This record gives sequence, structure tokens and C-alpha cells, in this order.
Amino acid sequence: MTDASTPLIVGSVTGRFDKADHASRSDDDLLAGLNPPQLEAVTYRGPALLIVAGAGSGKTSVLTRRIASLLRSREAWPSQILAITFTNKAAGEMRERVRSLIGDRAEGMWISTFHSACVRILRREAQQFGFTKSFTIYDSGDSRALIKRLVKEHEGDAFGLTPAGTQSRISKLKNELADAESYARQANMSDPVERVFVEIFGAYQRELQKANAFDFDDLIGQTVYLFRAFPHVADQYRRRFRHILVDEYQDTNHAQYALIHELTRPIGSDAAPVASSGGMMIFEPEPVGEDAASLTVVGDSDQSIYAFRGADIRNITEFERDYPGAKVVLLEQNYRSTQNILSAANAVISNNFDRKEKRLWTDVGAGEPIIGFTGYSQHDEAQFVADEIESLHKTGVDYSQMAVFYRTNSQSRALEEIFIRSAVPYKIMGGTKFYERAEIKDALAYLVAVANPADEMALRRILNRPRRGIGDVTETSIARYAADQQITFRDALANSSALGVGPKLQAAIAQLDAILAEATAIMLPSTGELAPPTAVAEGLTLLLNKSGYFDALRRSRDPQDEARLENLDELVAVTREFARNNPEGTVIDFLSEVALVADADDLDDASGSVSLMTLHTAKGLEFDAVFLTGVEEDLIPHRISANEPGGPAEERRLFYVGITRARKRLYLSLAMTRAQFGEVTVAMPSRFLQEVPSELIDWRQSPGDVNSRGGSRSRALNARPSGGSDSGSWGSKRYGDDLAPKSTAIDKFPNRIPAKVRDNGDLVLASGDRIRHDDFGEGRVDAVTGEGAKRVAHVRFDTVGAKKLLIKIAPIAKI
DNA sequence: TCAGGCACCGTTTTT
DNA sequence: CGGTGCCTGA
Repeated sequence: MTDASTPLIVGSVTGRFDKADHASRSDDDLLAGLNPPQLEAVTYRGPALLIVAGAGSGKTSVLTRRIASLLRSREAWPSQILAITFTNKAAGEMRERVRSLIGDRAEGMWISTFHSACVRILRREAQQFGFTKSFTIYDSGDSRALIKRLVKEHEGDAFGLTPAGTQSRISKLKNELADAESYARQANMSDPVERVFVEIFGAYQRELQKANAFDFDDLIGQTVYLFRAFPHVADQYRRRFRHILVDEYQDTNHAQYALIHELTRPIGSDAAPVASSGGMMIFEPEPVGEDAASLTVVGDSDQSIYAFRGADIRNITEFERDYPGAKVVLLEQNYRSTQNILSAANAVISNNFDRKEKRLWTDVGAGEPIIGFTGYSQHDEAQFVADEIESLHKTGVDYSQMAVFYRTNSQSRALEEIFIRSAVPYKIMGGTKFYERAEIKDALAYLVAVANPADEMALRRILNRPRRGIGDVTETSIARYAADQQITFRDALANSSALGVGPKLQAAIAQLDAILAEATAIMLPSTGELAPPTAVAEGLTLLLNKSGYFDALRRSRDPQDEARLENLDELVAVTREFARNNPEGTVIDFLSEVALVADADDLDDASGSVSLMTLHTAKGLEFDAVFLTGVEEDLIPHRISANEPGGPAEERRLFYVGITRARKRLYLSLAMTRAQFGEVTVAMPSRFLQEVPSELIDWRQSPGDVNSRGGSRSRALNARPSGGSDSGSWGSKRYGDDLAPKSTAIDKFPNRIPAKVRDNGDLVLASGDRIRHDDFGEGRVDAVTGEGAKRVAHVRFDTVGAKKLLIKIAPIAKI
């Protein structure tokens, strides 16, 4: 569909781009099948381009074709392209798709996450500012452990500072590019809590530096610092990357924004007035000079779901201000979902005010209705999901084309139990992570101890793993000796006889020192020779064998230790795999890779099974059938979000992301009761349910059925109030910042869900009992199932037939 | 030093 | 409920 009237080339800025015209001719296959806005997004050439890409609008396709077209027309060498994605998986996919478009010419591009790209830059430049190229990366677990120690040392708990709270505050500040000093300058330092916090923040940063380590936030922040402090270094990268493309731009935080900003400055523009006021870096919007790299960003502010982690939606909403003259292309046609699904999505998201109007549409037709289901308990809900999956499977839908989403990881358990029982093959994405398991962290700590001897945390971790009899006391004497002698903790181990500990301990320490040295010889041979590709695998095996780690697990009679051994075997397998893929990869490269992978990366293994994941993990994926479970108040929107500014709106976007993952079928389900930490609580339908136009939902069992108020009109659950204005009122009715009192939303259910739930206490029913129901009249109990608050009576009513009732809350009485 | 028992606690999302 | 941290006794 080549539209001759659509200008292929818009506003080329320099002579360099003139080849694009020639390019467009040879690019027919790249442009085939694109709609006009997509075409423009691929072919526009200019300093800055914002592609507002609604869900399912083909943005990955557009992005990859844009890259391919730049390369094929020789407007850019692969090495001049920097494409940033949010996850490793997305990066891999993009690389693959570009390769399939233009083949090996794709070699040499940087397609990676922010974090990986920064690691690559920092490895090269670290020695410029007090780190070495063998720095290690602290994941959030590592940094939490360090912060925990520091909070304790500074007695932060006496000031109400918790490790978790301190960690998240530090992280937020780093995302704003603040450091301890700049924060201290604008904080209220007469507040003792603030003083202690600043102390801990500062100490944390010194410890990281001492350990030659960066945490996740530092990877970005320190790269920005590097570029600002060393303009000539920044210029090298500005000269190199001529085309910068950023995916999921709505999820960038301030530090990431600043990084992109630094890279897209004109070369040699080191004047860079960096005003720091209260930790916030202020930029004057400056015209992008001719020499600046061209920037393409893709995003959808309706899918911004990481504000809690510092993502700043303004980065995308104010793109045109930041990059004056930027071209904006809007992709609204959806190629993924049916119209029913899109209508639901549009209706829900239109309740967020202060957003740019955008309406997804498709030409594939209405499709199936959305199916709703309300279970008595989360098990009941899970059973429905399992049954439905089975019947879809029978009609030919592959398991791998179905997914179940939930808001919190803990919800996966109930689903899992039922799936196992129902023999539904499933795979949980995310969840407990391989690289966060204790034995894996131990093994990696051994590698870190070799790769980065400055990293004291890693050494302390393995000091007594397996048990060597080295406890707190001994650990402290090693640390003290190191401090006295002004040597590192690692070097102190080599002097075990001087530590003033008993002979047994001396031997244990000397033994540890020896195997670390031996592993170092294998993995990091000194005299310039290259370590063989297998070095990491060999070194790791040696460490685990000679340290006695394997033996300890084998000897153990804890049944879990068998699984731990298997996990370690798998880790060794990972090192082999790494060696195959990176023949020249060092142990340091291996550790970087491992630190930066998320578990979403095993997505490929999901073939043949249903995918279970959180709504956050679901972003960017799509499935034929999607089950969105736990659509309840306090879950989505999550109760914690209620007090956060913009929280409810973000929850709505999360719900929207979930809906828009579905291609053909969407199920919305909830439970009337939900057990959390051992207690059964009564759940209420989410306000978002009511935002979905009622005619789109086909309720198999509505909330009304289950709590038996107005159950006879179940389909009418979210029918509009009679007499009220019709469809027009949906999009325009807005509650302040979504903070409308919960009851308002609930009251709008015509057959209202009681805000105060009736409680029948310990009403005991047995089969054969006669009962009277407020709405259904009299009936006879056939059976009672379930336990405690979840007991369900199966009742045959004289007039309305069989119903299942939750005994605890149904409006019933024994006759 | 360390295993085991017990109390308590917090409960979201993750590169 | 499950994990963590603290305390005890050996």
C-alpha cells in the first residue's frame, strides 16, 4: 500500500540525508504493507522524531524497518546506531528482526538496554574516575544487604529508617541524579532523621566506590556524570552514535532522559551549563545543532506503568518542548485485537484525565465478547480459568497462546495449585528468580571474589559458605587487620597467621585464599595471555568443588539441597553456554550479563504451556487468549497505590496494558473472597470493571450472582443506571484524580455490591436444611462445600432453581 | 559457632 | 502464610 501522495522524505536537514531518496526506491520490501503514519515513521529524516505508538500498532515493526532502512540506504553504518530497549528480550527480538530484514549488515549495532549500554561504556571509561574495568554490579539484593548493614551501623532504626525505605529513597534520588552532597544541600539538615539518612547515603556511596561496584541506578547515573565531567569522552560517543532510537520512552526516568540528552548534544558542546538545584539538573532547552545525533523515541503514555520506580511520564509528554522542531507521528491503528477488546481498553483508559486523546481502532471486526466470571474464592476463580483454558485448548488454541495475568506475584499460588490438579501445563514468568536463589548468589559471589577482589561484600558472603567455622568474630578480626595494615580484605586472607585466630581457623582461611588464587590463575591469567573460553566454567567448577560447597550439599539430608545442587549444575551449564556464545568473554563479562538479565528472558521455553505472569511482566507481549484475574478493589487498583499521587491512574494504565495484550479473547475474573496471609477477606469488584461498557461483557457469573443480591439480573451488573445519559457520559465522566471515594464507584453498580458486607457469623448449614433468601425465596440445601469463611451452600430454590451461595455473607436465614 | 525454636512482621510492580 | 531476625542452649 504505497501511497504516492504521502511524501516519503520530510525535511531532510543536511546533504548527508539526501541519499534517503535513493533509499526509498530500493526499500520497497521494507515499506510494504505499512499504513501512512507507519510509512512516515519509517522514512522521516530529521533531528528528532516522536512516534506515539498505541498498543498493538506495530511499533516494533516500524522501529526495525526504520533501522533497516537507515542501514540499507547507507545513511548509517551499523556502528553508528544505538537502539535502546527496556528489556534484554526486546533487544534480542529487535536485533533478530533487523537481521532478518537486512542480514549480516546488522552486525556492530548497539541494540541493548539502558543498563547494558551503560555497562559497556563504563567498562571502557571506568578508570577515568576511580573505578577499574573489572567493577561489579550490585543488584537490588546486594545493595539492600549493604544498606541494611549501614542502617544498622548508623543506628538508623532509632530514627525510623528501615533498610527497605532507605534503599528506595536512595534509588529515587539517584534516578533524579542527586547524590548525598547535593541532597544534603537542600534537605532540612536540622532534622536528625535527614542527617542520619544523608550519612547513610554517603557511606553507601563510599562503600560502593571502595568495592569497585555500581548499583543499578549508578550504571545510568555515573555514565551521565562521566559524560558531564569529561566532555571529550562524551564527544567520542556523540561522534560515534549518529542515530539513537529509544523504545518505551514513557518508562524512562530522569537519569535515562539525561543520558539521552547528553548523547544528542552537538559534538563539542562542552559548555554544558549544568545547573544543579536541589539535586535536579536543569537544562535549558537548546536547539539541536547540525552535528547532533538524530533521535527517535517510541512510546505510549497510556502504557507508562513504572512511575513508582522513577519513570517520568513528562519525558514523553514534553518531548516536543525538549526537542523543538521534533516531528510527531501517531499510530492508532491496531493490528492485534478485536474491536470489542479495543473498545473496552479505550473506555477504561479514557477515565484518566490529562491525557492526550488517542483511540485505538481495528478493521478486523468486533470478535468475541469479553467473558466475565466471579468466583467464590480465588480457588474457584482459578478453577474457572483452568476449565476455560482446557476448553479453548480443545478448540485448537495452543497453550502457548494463552496467558494468565495477575497484579501481584502471590496470586500465582492459587492458580498454580489448581493448574497442577487440572493438568494444565503452565510456566510462571518472573517470580522467584534463578539468580536470586541463595546458592546461585553464593556461587556468583565466588566468581566476584575472583574477578573483583575489591568487592568485600562478595568475600564476606562466601567466607563461611560452606561452613568453615568462620563466624562474626573471625570476620571482624580479618576486617580489623585489613584496616590496620591498610590492605584489602582479600589480601588480609593471605596473611592468615597474622590475624590472631586459632590454628584451625588459620587453616580454613588459608585454604580459601588458596582456592581463590587457583581460580584466579585459571580465569584471569596474568601475563597478557587470554583465558580459554572454558575458563569460567572450569573456574566455577573448581571453586565449588574445592571449597567443599558441592560436598556440603551432597552430604546434607535436607531434601531441598538436592534442588540446590541441580540449580548449581544449571549455573555451570549457563557458563558453558556463555562460552559458546562469547568465545572471548571473560568472567567479568559473564558476571555483567548475569546481573542484567531478567527472568522474562526464558520466555522461549514457554512453548507448549500457558504463561502466568504479573501485569508488569506482560507489557510488550501478546496472546490469543488473556485471562486477567483478581480484578478486585485493593488488588487492582492496589491498595498501596491509593495514597500515591497518580497511583490510581497508573493502576488504570496497568489494567489497560493487560487488556490490550489480548488478540482474540479476553476474560476478566475476580473472587468474592481472597485469602491473604492466612486470613480470608471479602473482596469487592474493582472500579475498573465498571468502566468497561456492560454490553461488551458476557458474565458467566457476575458479582451479583455470587453475593446473591439481584442475581436474577446478573448480566446487568454494570448496565448503566436507567434514565442516566447514555454512552456519551462514559468518556466524559471524570472523578478528580481518580480519587473518587470507593463507595461512589461501587454505588454505581445498579445491583449494588454492599459496601458493608453482611456477616452471618458461624451460621451452620447441612444438606437437607431449608433456608430463606432475601431475593430468591425459600429453598433446600443440597450440599455444603468449602471451609470457614469460604463455605458454599449449594441450594435448590423453589422458584429460581439451583444457586451457589457464600454462606458467610449471603442474605439468608435458616428456617 | 551454630542449630533450632519462636515471635513478629509485612505484605506491588523490576531494569 | 512465609520469611526474617532474634534468642537460647549446646
